[in-house]
Order: sequence, then structure tokens, then C-alpha cells
Amino acid sequence: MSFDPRIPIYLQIMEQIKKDIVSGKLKGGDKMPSVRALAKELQVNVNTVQRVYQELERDNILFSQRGIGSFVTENKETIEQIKEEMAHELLENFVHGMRELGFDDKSTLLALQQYMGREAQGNVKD
Amino acid sequence: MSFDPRIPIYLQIMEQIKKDIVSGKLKGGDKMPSVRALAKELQVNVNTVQRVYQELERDNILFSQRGIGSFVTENKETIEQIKEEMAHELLENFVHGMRELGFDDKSTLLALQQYMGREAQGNVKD
DNA sequence: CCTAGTGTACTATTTAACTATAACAGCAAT
DNA sequence: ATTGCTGTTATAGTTAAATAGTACACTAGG
Repeated sequence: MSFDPRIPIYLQIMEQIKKDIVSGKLKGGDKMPSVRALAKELQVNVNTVQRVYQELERDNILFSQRGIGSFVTENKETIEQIKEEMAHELLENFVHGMRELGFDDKSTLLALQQYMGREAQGNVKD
Repeated sequence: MSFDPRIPIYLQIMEQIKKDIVSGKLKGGDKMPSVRALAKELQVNVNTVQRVYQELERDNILFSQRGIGSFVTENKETIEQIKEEMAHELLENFVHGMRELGFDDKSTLLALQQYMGREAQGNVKD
């Protein structure tokens, strides 16, 4: 994982973990790497990872047990809620961003289909 | 304009100016507010605005003349290029972001249409 | 010439993120 | 008990963004 220097590292790690949970890559109850292990893997300081886990625990996404480890919440509602929040934010950024560039919604939709088509080397319109 | 504390202010101001140029709200040759005027308007320091103008000049989006003012470039190609870059970045963030949340492209497209429909209180599908 | 407004440059200070390092606290297996 | 892993807390130092304040350089208009 490489980091965007414009955004605090701990926020980027938080986002990545949330994505992994929301997409099912990490499941409810899964044990997270220890703060030290993740710090080493990501080449960041232990305190930074500790902050990540702390913030995620504050948001009820993880829970930590001293001496044992940190775990993904078992609460599926919480996870679904996070997913909706994240998707909503992406939608909002995209649509509003395109509007601010002068695209109307129809043009935006078209641009998206073209982009997806280009990436998939095939058309999304079935 | 209110600022996202997670991102440097000067970058946010840069983005806004670029959006205004790309969307046509600011046109080629237009005189920008003076660094002091914009600083006062945005409630930020003169140095911050100075940095914004300096960076935008480096990107050939503005040009500044000492004693006179700062102006939007007359080069339409540059503006068009910026517009494409910004649109591409939005598309990329959106599509990749949705994929990371576990949405396939078809679901993403549907979610977008629903979002646009909700906002417009009407359907985009003509 | 002189003034007012412009961009530009410089120094100093504050704040937050990040790092480095160490220590403390709790659990489990030997 | 001891060892080794865990989360947690604390202190200190570095870096970059942003601020505050000042000064300089240039241009236009009176």
C-alpha cells in the first residue's frame, strides 16, 4: 500500500480496512493483524496503526481486547450501514464533481459507460 | 467556501478555481481577484493564496503580472486538457471506489441512475 | 513625483501528523 | 512463574501546512 501524501496516513489505512470489511474480504469476527504486525507490513509507526484501530473501534467497526487482539465487528447492520455511507459519498463526489466541471447528468452517465466500456474492453449495455 | 480539514487548504482552493475555469464560470483572460482580496474573502492568509496562484501558474492555468494582477490563461487547449484530467480522475475514483466496495459495474451504473433520479425527482432514462 | 494597488519574498510561530522509543497492562501457553 | 504475544499509554522530536507580520518590486493613474 502506497500513501497519498496529501491525506493523513491513518485515514487512508482506515478507509482501506473499511473497504475490506464492506466488500467481504474481511468478515465479521475476523482477527485483525496486531498493531505491531500491521505497522511493520505497512511501514508505518505502531502509534499510527493504534490510532487507526482506536478510531475504528470508536465507530463500532472493530473491537479490541487487551492481550488478545483486535477483531471485526459481528454486527452486520453496522457493516451494511458503512457500505451505504461509503457508496453514497462516492456517488455524491462523482455526480457533484462532474456537475461542477460543467457536465449535465446525461453526459456524466455517458462518460461513465464509456469509461467502463474502455476498461472492460466490452460494453456494459448488455 | 468551507474547507475539509483533511486536505491542505491551498489544494482545495486550487481545485475550486480549476473547476470555475473548466466550467466556464471563469473565462480565458479574466482577471483573478488580488491575492489580498481573495485571502480576505476566503478568510485565509495571503501566503496561502499566493501559493495557490503560484502553483496554478506553474501548471499554465494562470499567469501573473507584478503590479497588475493574475489572469486566467487564454489557452483553450490547456483548459480542455485540465477538464479531461479532472473528469478522468472523478471517473476513476468513482468506478474503482465502487468496485472496492464490492459493487460490479452494472450495480454501480444502477446506483448512479437511482442517485441522479432521486436528486432530480425524475428519471434520467429519458 | 506620488500614491494605491498589485505580485513577490522573507522570517517567525503555531498546529497536527507522523515518527521513534519506551514502558505498562492483560491474556495464554509452557 | 515465565515467556511471548497482545492492546495501551506516554514522552519527545521531525516535518509540513498554515498563519502573522513585514518588507520589497512593479504598474497605473492622478
